[in-house]
Amino acid sequence: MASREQGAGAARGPGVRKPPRKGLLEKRQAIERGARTVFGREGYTGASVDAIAAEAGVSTRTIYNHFTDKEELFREVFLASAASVTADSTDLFARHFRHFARAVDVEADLLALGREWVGQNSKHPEHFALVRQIITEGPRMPADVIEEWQRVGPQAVRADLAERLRELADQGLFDIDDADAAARHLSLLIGGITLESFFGAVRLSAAQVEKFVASGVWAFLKLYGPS
Amino acid sequence: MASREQGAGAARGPGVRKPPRKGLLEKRQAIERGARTVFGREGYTGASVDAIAAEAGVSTRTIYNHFTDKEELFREVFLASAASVTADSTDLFARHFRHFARAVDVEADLLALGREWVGQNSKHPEHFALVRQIITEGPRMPADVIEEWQRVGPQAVRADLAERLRELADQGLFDIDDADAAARHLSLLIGGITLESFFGAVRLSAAQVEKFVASGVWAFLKLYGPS
DNA sequence: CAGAAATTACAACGATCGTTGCAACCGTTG
DNA sequence: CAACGGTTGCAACGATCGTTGTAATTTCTG
Repeated sequence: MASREQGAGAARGPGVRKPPRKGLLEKRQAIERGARTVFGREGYTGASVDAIAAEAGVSTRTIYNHFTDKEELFREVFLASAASVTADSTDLFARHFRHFARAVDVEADLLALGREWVGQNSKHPEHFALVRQIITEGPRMPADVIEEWQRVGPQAVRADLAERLRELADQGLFDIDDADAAARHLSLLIGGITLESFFGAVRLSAAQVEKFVASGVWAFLKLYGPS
Repeated sequence: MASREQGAGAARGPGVRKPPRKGLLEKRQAIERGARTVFGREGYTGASVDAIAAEAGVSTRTIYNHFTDKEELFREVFLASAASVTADSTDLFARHFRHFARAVDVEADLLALGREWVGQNSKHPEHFALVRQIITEGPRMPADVIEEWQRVGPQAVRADLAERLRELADQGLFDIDDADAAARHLSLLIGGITLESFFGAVRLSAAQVEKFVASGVWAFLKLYGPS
């Protein structure tokens, strides 16, 4: 929501609509950027509003002029971050699946895809820190936030992947009945490393990561490789 | 609620001269039980020591007589909980793999195993709430806690599963080269539902769960089924 | 430039929480 | 019985934090 309405009521006179100012919108973006950084570093409860204000180079009071709540701020930042990471993932798919279409070495292409995919975790550390927050607050989080996050985040990524796999299956590159199931399996066999590392709580060596990816690629090929 | 359990010898305190009184041990266990409940319900930061004391039917001060820290209390409770769940899992394996040995219907046996396995998540809600805490605090958690948890928890379960699979492979029931990889894949294809549900943050319908398990069993059989 | 809107620094309130000290209390033990 | 050690309730300290009010100040717009 780009709600630009001033917080405190105190309407002096009849309601007159005025177009939003120009330069002051930068403040909001600065706040969002700072919030993403500090939330990602400290977590939801760990990040104080004052710390966010300092990071954004903004007064604490200004934050409360733009957002009613700490919770609203988190929601805004988190959903935007999820959408950004989704875009990054679909872009990754688009780039790699171009190579698949040439069908020279499917296994090598899958390996390259897998390696970059697992790299996403370290590429967006702030975002996955936010996801960890969601996981922890899980049952205590408003359901609509969870739902929208799933929609713009993991579900979107999965749907995109399924579509790509469907195309390649049509080309005869894979032997896939249920593209959704195949996408889920590929997500598990590659992206499942987040479960292996418990979302970053357990540190994995590069060798372990490589072994995981290679093993996942082998499995996916055995499951859905051309017959 | 007050169960009288004569636990094993106290390996707790560093005190050499510590004739363990009778009543004291009960208090400690009451505290640990209450802590597990409240930590699981409210999370680490969300659970106040006072709330734990109330749940345990104990004075707040008494908690600090038994544990130096809130953190120490959490560590103790969390590791004990992990060990308990591990025992439950290996027991589950033992029961189900007895059926495998008869080799009448491997797929049905795998399905039964999978269904009960995913049920573990709802069977130990407090424990997985604790795991969620670890995930969130991840980088901010002392490394030795993470390591010991991995050792007595997930790694122990995985090792047990690998051993079982190895035995069945020797019987010719499965075609497995790397039992560790096979165990990891089975863990992913079945236990990976925790990733699907983001450790309980996202609610899954019974139909979704069943579909996940069935699809996982199908995949595992295709990967490692007898040739 | 004038006026309005947004920002800022500052202070303060209220709430929560981890932790400790203390004096009274009670059950077990020698 | 008397002593000892664990327990209890209470109070309090210090710290953090979310949030709001206010008055001064900056910044944009007309």
